[in-house]
Amino acid sequence: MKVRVRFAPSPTGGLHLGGVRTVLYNYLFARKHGGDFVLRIEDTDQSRFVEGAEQYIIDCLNWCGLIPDESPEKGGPFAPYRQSERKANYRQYAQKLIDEGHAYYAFDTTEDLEQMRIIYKTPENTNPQYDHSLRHKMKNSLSLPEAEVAELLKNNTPYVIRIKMPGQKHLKFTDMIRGDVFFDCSLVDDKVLLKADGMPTYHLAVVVDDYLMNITHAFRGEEWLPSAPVHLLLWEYLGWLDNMPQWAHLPLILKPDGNGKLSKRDGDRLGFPVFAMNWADIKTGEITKGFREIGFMPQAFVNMLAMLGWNDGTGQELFTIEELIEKFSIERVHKGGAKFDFEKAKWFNHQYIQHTDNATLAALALPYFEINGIKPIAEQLEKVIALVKERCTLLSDFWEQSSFFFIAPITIDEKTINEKWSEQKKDFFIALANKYSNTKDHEWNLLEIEHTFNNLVQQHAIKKGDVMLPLRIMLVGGKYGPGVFNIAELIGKQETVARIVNAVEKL
RNA sequence: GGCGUGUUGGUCAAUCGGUUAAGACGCCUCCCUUUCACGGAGGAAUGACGGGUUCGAUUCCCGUACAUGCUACCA
Repeated sequence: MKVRVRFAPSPTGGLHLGGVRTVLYNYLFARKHGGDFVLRIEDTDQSRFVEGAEQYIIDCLNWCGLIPDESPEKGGPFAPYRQSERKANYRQYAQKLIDEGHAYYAFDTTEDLEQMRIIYKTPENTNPQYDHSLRHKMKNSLSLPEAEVAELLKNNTPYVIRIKMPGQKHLKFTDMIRGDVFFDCSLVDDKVLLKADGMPTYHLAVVVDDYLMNITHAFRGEEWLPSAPVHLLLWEYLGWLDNMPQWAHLPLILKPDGNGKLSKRDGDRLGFPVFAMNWADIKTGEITKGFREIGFMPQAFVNMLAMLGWNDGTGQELFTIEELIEKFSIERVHKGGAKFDFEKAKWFNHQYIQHTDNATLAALALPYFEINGIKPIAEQLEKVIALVKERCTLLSDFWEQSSFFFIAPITIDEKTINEKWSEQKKDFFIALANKYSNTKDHEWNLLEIEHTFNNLVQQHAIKKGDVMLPLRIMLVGGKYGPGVFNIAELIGKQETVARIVNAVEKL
C-alpha cells in the first residue's frame, strides 16, 4: 500500500515553527517511502478564517522546499483539498452514526451548556463534561421523547450531532513514537461531530478525510493525544478500522525559559522569530518577523527543525535534505518536548553560510544591501563576502559586517583613538596618506599597501601595534572586520587616503 | 479537579542492563590573530526522588514529585 501522509493546518495565522517541523517529518517520511505528501486545509471554522493565511502557508512551504504533491492550489486525485469545499461529504457519515446509535442530535444552546458547566461544577469535578453521566440531563435525542425530537427537527431547531461515547470501554492504540497508549472512554466527553452550521468539527473531518484520501500515516502534535479515543472510535463505528492510519503524536516545542508551548508572544518577548516567514495581522497591520526575513537560509532552518526532536544516533547534526530523507525514521523521534534554543538555531545558519559558495551568498545577501540603498556589483560583493562570511550568522549580518566597503563610516570610534593619540601618530598618518596617495594605481595591492605601511612605521620609529588599530578605525569606523590591508586594497587607493585624511582632521 | 504524556549537564541530546555517561550549542581559560570573528587546545556542568527486579541499573517495573497537554458548536 502506497504511503500517503498529510499536513492539515487551519488557515488562521502565521505558520509556527512547530508546524513546519510537522510538515518536515511528514515530507521526509513520504519521500523516504516513495509516498505522497498532501496539504489539506482545515478551514471548518468559519469564524476563525483569516484571509491570506492559506496562501501564506503555501508560500512558507515553498520557501522551505517542502512541496506537497497534492494541495488546494495544485489539485490532485482527491480534490478538493479544502474542507470547506468538502462540506457536503460529512453529513452522511454523521447520519450513519446516528442511524446506528453511535451519535445523537443535541439541541442545547450555548446558554444551556454554560448553565450545565455551572450547575454541575463541584470541587471534585471542576470541569463538568457533556458525557455519559450528564447527557440524559441535557436536551438531546437520547433524553427527549421521540416525538419531541421529531418536532424539534421539523421546526428546524438548530442542533449539533454529538458522538455517543461508551460509558464502559477501554481503548488501546499503538503510537509510532510512544508505543501503546490506553484510554478509558467513559472519561471522554461526547464531542460535537457536526456543528449547527452544518460544518464538521475537526474530529469528524480528520477521520472522514483521512479515510477518503487514503492516508496511511497520521502525524500530529501531542496536544491531540487526549482526543485520539474519539478518532479511534469513529474509525471503528464507520467501519473503516482496517484502513485506519498509523498514528504518531509529535512532541511539543517549548518556550526557552519558563514552561509551556512556544508561542508567538514568546518570540516577541525574547527577540526571535517563531513563524517561518513574516506574518502581517490583517486587522492590526502588525508584522511578526519570520525566520526568512531575519536572514535564515531555508536549508538551515529545515535542518535545525529536523534536529529538534530527532537525531540519527550518530551525533551528526548537519544533513542535506537528501540525507534526511534517507536517514529519517519516526521511531527515533523523541517522546519529550524540547525547549527551543535560538542560539543553537543561529549556529545552524552560521554553519550553512560557511558552507555556501560566495556567489550564492552574494545573491542571498543582496536584498539587505539594496534596502540600504547600495547596489553593489556582483563581482565586488563576492570579494567582500569572501572576507566577512565567517563572522556572519544571519544573512542580514552581511550588511552590518561590510557596509564600510561601500560607504565611508558616518561616525568613527574617535574615543578609542583619542585615548592614545599623539602628535607623533598624527604625523605618521599624514605621511601615510601622502605615501598612499603617491602609490601608482597598478601597485595598489595587499603586499604593497602593507609594505609601505611597515616602512613608514620604521621611519617614524613608532610601534606598529600602536597605529594598526587607529588605521582600522579610520577605515572601518570600529574595532571589527577583516584584515585592515585587505580592506584598504578593496576600497581602493583614493577612498583609503580620503578616510585617513578625514579622520586625522577630526582628531 | 479529572485524564493523557513526559523527565540524562543551562539547552539539544547519545546510550537499546555492564561506558571514565558520547557529541553539539552556550559559558570559562589558553593558543592563533597587532581589531572582531574563524580555527585549535583545555575546563566547569548531567541520569528528579524513593522503592523494587537483577550478580549489576541512566537503561526494566511500581510509587512520589515536577513539568506539560487536553478537558469549546477552536484546531
